[in-house]
Amino acid sequence: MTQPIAQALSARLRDMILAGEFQAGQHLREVQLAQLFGASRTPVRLALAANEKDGLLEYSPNRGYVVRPFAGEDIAAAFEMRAQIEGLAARKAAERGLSPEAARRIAETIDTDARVLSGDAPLDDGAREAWRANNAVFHKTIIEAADNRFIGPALQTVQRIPGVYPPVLASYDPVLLRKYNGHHRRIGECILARQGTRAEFLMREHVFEAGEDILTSLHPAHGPAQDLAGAAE
Amino acid sequence: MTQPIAQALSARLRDMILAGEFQAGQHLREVQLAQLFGASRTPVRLALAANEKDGLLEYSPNRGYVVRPFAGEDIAAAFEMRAQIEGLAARKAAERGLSPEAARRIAETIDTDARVLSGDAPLDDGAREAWRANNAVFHKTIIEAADNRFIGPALQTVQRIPGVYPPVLASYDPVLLRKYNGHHRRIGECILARQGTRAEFLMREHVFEAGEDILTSLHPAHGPAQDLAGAAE
DNA sequence: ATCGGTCAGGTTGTATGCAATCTCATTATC
DNA sequence: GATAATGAGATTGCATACAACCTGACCGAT
Repeated sequence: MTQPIAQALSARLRDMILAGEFQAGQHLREVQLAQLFGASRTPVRLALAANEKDGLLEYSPNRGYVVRPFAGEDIAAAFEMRAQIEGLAARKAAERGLSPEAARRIAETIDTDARVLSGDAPLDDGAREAWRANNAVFHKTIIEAADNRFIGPALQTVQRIPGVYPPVLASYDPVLLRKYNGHHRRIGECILARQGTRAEFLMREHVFEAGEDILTSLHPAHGPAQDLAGAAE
Repeated sequence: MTQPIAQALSARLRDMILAGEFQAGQHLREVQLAQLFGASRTPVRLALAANEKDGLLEYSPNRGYVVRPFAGEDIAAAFEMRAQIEGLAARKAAERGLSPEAARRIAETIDTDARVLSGDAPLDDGAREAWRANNAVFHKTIIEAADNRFIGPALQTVQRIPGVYPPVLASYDPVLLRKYNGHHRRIGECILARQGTRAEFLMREHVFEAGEDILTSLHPAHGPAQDLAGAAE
C-alpha cells in the first residue's frame, strides 16, 4: 500500500468517502484534511493520490482533488463488471478444482446461512453479521481458488462504490437472502462438479441480480430495468 | 492523474519498468531515482506509489518499493482478464449499438488492415505501425461504445505488463495478423447485428488466442497449453 | 564457534518552507 | 453596462530538513 501514517489516512479517507461524508464534487483541500487527521500535508497528499487511483476522487493539475460523483448508471456499470469478473473467478475455480479446505469452507457458509435464514422473523444484528461474513467468505474463497492475481484488485475497485457501502446499505431482506443462499448452493455445486460454464453464468446472474436488488432498494420508485438492462439483443 | 512533474515521472518510471530496464525484485531507491530523473524525492515518491497501485511495484512499509516479478502464469492470467473484460465490452457495445461514427471507424480499421496485409512480403515499419494503430482504434472504439466507466481503467492495469510491452514484443507475423483481422471482421459484424453473445465470445476467444500466440513467441520451446489452459472441464 | 546485542550507515517517513499556479473580487476600459 | 485586466489571497507543487526505522557488521557472552 503506502506508508504507515499515509496508509492509515488513505483508508480513513476512503471510508469517509464511501460512507458519503463528502458531497459529490466537493473540493478536498490538503490543509483542511491535514488538520482533520492531525497530520501534515505530505501523508494527506499520498492518501488523496491513492484514492484518486482507486477511482473515488478526480484530479486536476494545480487544482487538487474533488469527490467523484456516482450516479445510478455508475452503480449498474460497477455491478456489470463485478458480474463479469466474478463469473471468470467461478469458471476458473471450477476448471482448476477446489482444495478440500476451500470446498469445506464454501459448504459451511452455505449451510450456516441456510440455518440462519430458516426462521421467518426478521434478522437480528447477529444474524445479519453472520450472513455478511459468510457471504464474504463464499465469494473470497472462490476468488482465491481461481488463482488469478488480477481478479482480487479488479474486484476491489469495482466493489468500493459510495452508496453501495455495506454499512450504509444494510438491506438485509430475508426473502432476498434466501434467494442468494440458493444461488450460492447451486454455484457451489457447479464448481464442485467442475462445470465451469454453468458456474460462470450462475455467478454472473447472481451478482447481476444482487445489483438489481440494490438499485431497486436505492430507487424504490422505478424498477431496475432502465438502470441495469441495456438494449435488448 | 498526478502532478505535473510527478505525472511525467510516473509515466517515465512505468515505461522503464515495462521496457524491462529493471530486474525483477530490484529495490528502487528514492534518492537514486531522484538523481536519475533530476528531481527531488517528493515527486519520485508519488511516482513510485502510482506504479505500485498499478501493480508494477510491491511496497513494504519502511522498506520501499521493489519491482514486481511477472512469470508466465501472470501473463496468462492477465490475458484471461483481458479476454473476460473485453468480452463484456463487445457484448455491451452490441447491446447498446454503435454510433454511425463508431461503426465507420471500426469498418475502416478492418478494411485498412486487410489492405495492408494483402501482400505476401513481411511487413515494413510503416505497415507495422499502421496495424498497431488500427488495432488500438478497433479495441478502443468497442470499449468506448460499451459505455462502462470501469472497463477502461481495468483494462489498462491488465495490459501494462512487463514482457508484453508492444515495443518489446513486436512479433508482427503476417499470418497471425491476418487471423486477427478475420477475428476483427467477425466481431464487428456481430456487434453491428446486435448479437451480443456472439460478440462477447468471439472477442473473448480473439484476446485469448492473441495471448496464446504471445506466450508461444515468448517460450518457443513448449506450447501455450500448460500456460493458458487450465484443467479441462 | 555460535548466538545475541549494539551501534553506525543508509533508507524511508513526515513536516515544513518557498515557489508557482489558480481563484475571484475589484477596477479599469470600451 | 459589459468585458477584460489586475492583484491579493488561497491552494497546490516541489524541495529539503529532520526523525524513525531498517540493515548489516562488529563485538561480547555463553
